[in-house]
Amino acid sequence: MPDTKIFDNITDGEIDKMKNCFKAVNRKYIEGETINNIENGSLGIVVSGVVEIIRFDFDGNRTILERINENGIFGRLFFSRIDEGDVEIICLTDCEIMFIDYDHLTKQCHNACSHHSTLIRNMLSIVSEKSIKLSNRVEILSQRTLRKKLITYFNMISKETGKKNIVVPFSLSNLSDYLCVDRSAMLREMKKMREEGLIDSHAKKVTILYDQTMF
Amino acid sequence: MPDTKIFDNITDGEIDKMKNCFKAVNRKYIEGETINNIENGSLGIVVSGVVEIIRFDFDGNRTILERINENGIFGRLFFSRIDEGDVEIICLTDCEIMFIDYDHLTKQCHNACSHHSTLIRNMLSIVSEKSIKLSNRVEILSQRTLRKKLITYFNMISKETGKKNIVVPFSLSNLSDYLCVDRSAMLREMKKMREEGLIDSHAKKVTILYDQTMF
DNA sequence: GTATGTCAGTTGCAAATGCAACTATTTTAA
DNA sequence: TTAAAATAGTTGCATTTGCAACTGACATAC
Repeated sequence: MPDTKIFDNITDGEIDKMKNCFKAVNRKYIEGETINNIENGSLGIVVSGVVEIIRFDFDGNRTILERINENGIFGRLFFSRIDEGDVEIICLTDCEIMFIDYDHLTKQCHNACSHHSTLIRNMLSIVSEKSIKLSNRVEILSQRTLRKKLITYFNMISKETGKKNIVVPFSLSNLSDYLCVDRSAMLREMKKMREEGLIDSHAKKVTILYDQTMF
Repeated sequence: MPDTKIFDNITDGEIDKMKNCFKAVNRKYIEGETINNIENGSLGIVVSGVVEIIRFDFDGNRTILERINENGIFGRLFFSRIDEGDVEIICLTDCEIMFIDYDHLTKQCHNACSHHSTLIRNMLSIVSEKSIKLSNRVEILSQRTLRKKLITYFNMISKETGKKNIVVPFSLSNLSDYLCVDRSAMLREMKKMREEGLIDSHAKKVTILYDQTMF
């Protein structure tokens, strides 16, 4: 399923009218900046760039809850526990984010913008894509062992690109934060897999040698 | 956010027309029955009852990927790995499921049903709710220790009901399949937590004694 | 009433994982 | 170009977790 953009099939003129209608605000951030002060009913749409939703636990663990690419969405709505533990939204690259009021977007528009229904349709598509990504995330985290987490993850990347030699889009240190495991334990497991001939790997470059139909 | 129904704010007469329009089919299942033969583009809506999406691993582990209540949705779209491992959709109670063709639902309707946009709006709401549930699931599974998985889960239930004495809606055996941990290890951890005075528990009845602001 | 099955609970032991503390290599910044 | 920081990689040891094999309670079916 290709990425849907929030304003697909809406003319520029209409876009301006609509942005005004549901109080859209665009903001730019630089690489490394943290996105703060998101209101409860506000929805962030990544116009350009990449952001990560990061949780820092009380005991020092860092967890990458989500990585959100262009056209992805985020908002307090989607991480109920923002108040517990410390959840941060960090820009991995320079970013442009559009914030819109979720209620305005979903509810019937007084001004009866003619393209409002197209917008809702696009939004449905974007949220559906988010659901699929979250389901994939659950699929990985539900694996019982470190090795199976790695294999499930490698398989997903491989499936996307159709290739058996993949480049992990995280540093290995960040990958462990994404898989929610200890970094050294993860590297140890990758070493074992190398020794057993299941994979070949140098840093972020991994080649799948095992039979993918087995997993 | 209250549960939205797919046909909220649409008149009965319209519903019949629309069901025909996007080829909706209702089917009934009895408790324990497995829902099979879901086409790729088909979306299941739980009209009544409760279903679970279960994965059986090659090494015998059972995982409850999702529990879907009334008005929830499921479909191949949402579990990319249905072909790998063995994913089953099981009715926990007698169920009525409406299957609809996802593309028909999202695309512009030739017949220009007047309420089609209301339907899309409802659908957006349903998918958003699913996303929130999946985010919560990630929140639980991303916890590094068994104890923190339990605490995160207990806190969520407690938050929903506003009470500190909760009744887990799973058998403890199924809870371990939901938290993706070993059953005996989970019971051992609950025992420890009881001994440390963090909780009180007898079977599925758990009382939270720890300070919830700590987690 | 007996058998069968599910659920809750327990425990010893083995295996997997986390933690800590390193070294080596590569990148980035001054 | 050198220093500092981030990344990759390794390993010993402690802890957590999984596995297996039990027991006892309760419910359901025969």
